[in-house]
Amino acid sequence: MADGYDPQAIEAKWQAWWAEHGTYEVDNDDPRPHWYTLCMYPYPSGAAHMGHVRNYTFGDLIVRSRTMKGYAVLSPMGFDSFGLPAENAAIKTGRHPREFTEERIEQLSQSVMRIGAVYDWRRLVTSHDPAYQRWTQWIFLRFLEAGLAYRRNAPVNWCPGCQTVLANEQVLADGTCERSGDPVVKRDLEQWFFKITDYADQLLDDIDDLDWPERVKVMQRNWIGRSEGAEFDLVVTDADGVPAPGGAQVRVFTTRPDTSFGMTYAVMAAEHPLVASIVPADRRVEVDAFVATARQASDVERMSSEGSLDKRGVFTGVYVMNPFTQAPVPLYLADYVLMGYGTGAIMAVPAEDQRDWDFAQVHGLPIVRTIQPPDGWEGEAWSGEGAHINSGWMDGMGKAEAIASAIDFLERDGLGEGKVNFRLRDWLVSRQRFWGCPIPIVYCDDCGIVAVPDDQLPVLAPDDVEFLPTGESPLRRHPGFLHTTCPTCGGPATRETDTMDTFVDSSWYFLRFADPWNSEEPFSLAAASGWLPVDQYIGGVEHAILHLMYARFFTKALADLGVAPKELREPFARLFTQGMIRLGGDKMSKSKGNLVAPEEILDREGADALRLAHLFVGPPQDDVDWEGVGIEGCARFLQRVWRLATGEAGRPPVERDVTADDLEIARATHRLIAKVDEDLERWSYNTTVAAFMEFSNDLYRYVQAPDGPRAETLAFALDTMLELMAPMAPHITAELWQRRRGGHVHEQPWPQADPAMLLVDTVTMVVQVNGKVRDRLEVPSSIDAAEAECLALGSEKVQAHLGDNPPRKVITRPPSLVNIVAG
RNA sequence: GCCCGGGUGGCGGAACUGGUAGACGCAGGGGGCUUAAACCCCCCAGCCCCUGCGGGGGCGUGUGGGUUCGAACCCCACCCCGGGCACCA
Repeated sequence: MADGYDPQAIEAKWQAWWAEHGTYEVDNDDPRPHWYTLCMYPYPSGAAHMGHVRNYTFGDLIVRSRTMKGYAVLSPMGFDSFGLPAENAAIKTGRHPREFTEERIEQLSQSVMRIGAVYDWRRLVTSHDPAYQRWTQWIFLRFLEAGLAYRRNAPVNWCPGCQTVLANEQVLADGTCERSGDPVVKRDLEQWFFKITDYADQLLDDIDDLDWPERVKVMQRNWIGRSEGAEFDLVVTDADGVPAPGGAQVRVFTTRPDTSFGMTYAVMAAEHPLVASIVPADRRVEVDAFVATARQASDVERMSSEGSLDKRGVFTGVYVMNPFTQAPVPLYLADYVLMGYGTGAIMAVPAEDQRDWDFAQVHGLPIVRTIQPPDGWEGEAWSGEGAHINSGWMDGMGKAEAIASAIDFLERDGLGEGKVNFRLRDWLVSRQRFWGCPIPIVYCDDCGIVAVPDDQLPVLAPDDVEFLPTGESPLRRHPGFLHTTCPTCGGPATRETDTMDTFVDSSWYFLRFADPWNSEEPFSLAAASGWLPVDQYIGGVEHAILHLMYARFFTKALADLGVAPKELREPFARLFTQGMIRLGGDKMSKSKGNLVAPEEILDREGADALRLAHLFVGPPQDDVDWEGVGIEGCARFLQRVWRLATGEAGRPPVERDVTADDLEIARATHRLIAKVDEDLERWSYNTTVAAFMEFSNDLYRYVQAPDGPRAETLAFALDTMLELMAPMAPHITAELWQRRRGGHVHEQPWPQADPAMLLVDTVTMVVQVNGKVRDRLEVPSSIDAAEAECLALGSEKVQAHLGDNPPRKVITRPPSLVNIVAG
């Protein structure tokens, strides 16, 4: 008697075999067509959780199936190993973050191997590896040379909880820190920025050609937030329109220059630099008071009033000339105008902008419609289409024509010009943290900002530092690190003590994977050209904006700098974003304490069953609730496969000529090949697993039939099923293949369906009367319309339903359907 | 508020381009195996009604309309759930 299915034994055996034989190691000069599959490299958080399992199950399936289809598949693994949790742990325990991190890398590596996912481990990349830091810093210096990295004093988002600066992206809509939940405050600091805005247009335009989920593309477009309009100067005047001494002007941005005749006031942000110089003495006290409140108001307060904004503001005491009407209008400060967008000042057109309308109501300002609202419009501001009124020469024009005409006017008179604005801001990369890649810069009293020379890279953080919850990086308190000599003049200098945002590390790791051994450059052009762009990138939808945007920016910038291949405009040709794991409706997470540990299932049902369960539970892009996961059903299914393939189920195979039943099994086998091929291509893994289950159910009936199975037919069916299942359930299929055939199932060529075997002789034809199914007839699949109609009308059930009503019309769709329309 | 998704049995889901709604699995029911239980094997199974027990009929994909010979699928309005953005001029 054959021994039973023992997942623990065979999974350990095959995982060891793949590791020892370097089965999924691939060289850059591999002659097979190249294919690069990548799962977003994980933050090393310890043993894998269900989200990891799901991610790597999808990735591994692609690696293995692409390999069987004849590709050289690059499947690397790495770790996003810098970051706050390790440093916070260090502050708590005093353990060095490296020790903490490397322990967790080991744990996560082990659990990834335990689910049977295979990688070219030789190419391992970790962010904190000095070799990797060296090239991250090298890239920073190239950006600096190219003007893509710059330093400026800027109001930054400061999180009191994390004691560090946050990027705009890390501040939630309610003004709190995405990590600690503390309210974020504004502080002025010297910070390093990357000039991602230089690429705003390209980042926007190139989205169109990406094979990415539409929702991710939409999110990226919205984040970039391109808007077209005009920018122009307003001359500061007194109430009578007499220009102020000094000739001050306020520049405003608008997307609706066509409505300028309706500008009845203008607004500047409280932080606007002109506030200091243009406000007359008699308005100073009130204006200063307003500015003080506005500055102190944290984002939390500003956001807290939500829909019903109170439109706080103050009159500056001066006016600006509306160049369209040649009339002075009052200039206000208001907190609904942001210094960070456009010019920090707007022309206000209350009739066509609801926010301006609200403000005008509160402050008793006039409202002049310049667009005729549609008949019956009873709302307030009308921002839609309509003919222009009260607009001088633009009267009667439509929106597009009037915009062009208004810009024309501004440009002709030298007042302003057409202008495109973006919501996207430059990327603040400085972090006051220890556990990150140091910024390779030295400050010299004589030479100023000096780049650390390439041959002195990497700048590494010292190990002997104290981890304290202060506002400063431990690097700043380490004299040996802080004090250095200027590389240019040799005089005394201090190092930059900030480190880079960890998103910098993750913005180019996928390039390093192509050439991780390179010690002369981050990666060679040839290696990058050979593998990039990533053919299939897989990860969580939570990275839809930041990581993907930054990685796209890096790729474009590196290509333009000649570091990456010139033609490499995008890093990830195809992107797949998987759904989240929930438990009973809640997001599954450590903080909620509702984790289902993969280990328990690996110990009990095994990795193949767990992988299959993840694939079977539903569409990969959807969120899954672990309560709906049928691990038992998948384990049971694998048991059945085991018994079928080892001959434990049913009667022994016999030699005989092909019977009708044998032929049907052979056809079902070919249909399975076609179905699996199609489903894998469209990421429909749940239906693929269903097809395997259905097929094994057919085989079970087949081997139990009184005549027994035909040996050749059964062998073909089983071997084919093992080959097709090999990417999804790699261990059991490897073991069964070795027992049945010897050798390795994952080295077999991918099965091909015989088109002739996909044809069927007869099909079930549905007969409807008035659209309701009344009969089902077995008909030859070659039946024509006339025969189908004839058969359908001959059906007794149809006759019964027709009664005395003669058919008025017959719709035929041979061979599947006939619909009889009766009176 | 704006922009995306989505709503199908007790549950997860299937139905690919408008053509048999509910594949496959979980949970459930019946039978077999067993001294017994578990495992395993076979069968049933959307809801409601009728039945002479062969079967027959009606209803049914969030709600209400529409287009069509025919709608889970297309159109309009609405309700609910999830996600993104949010005083961006």
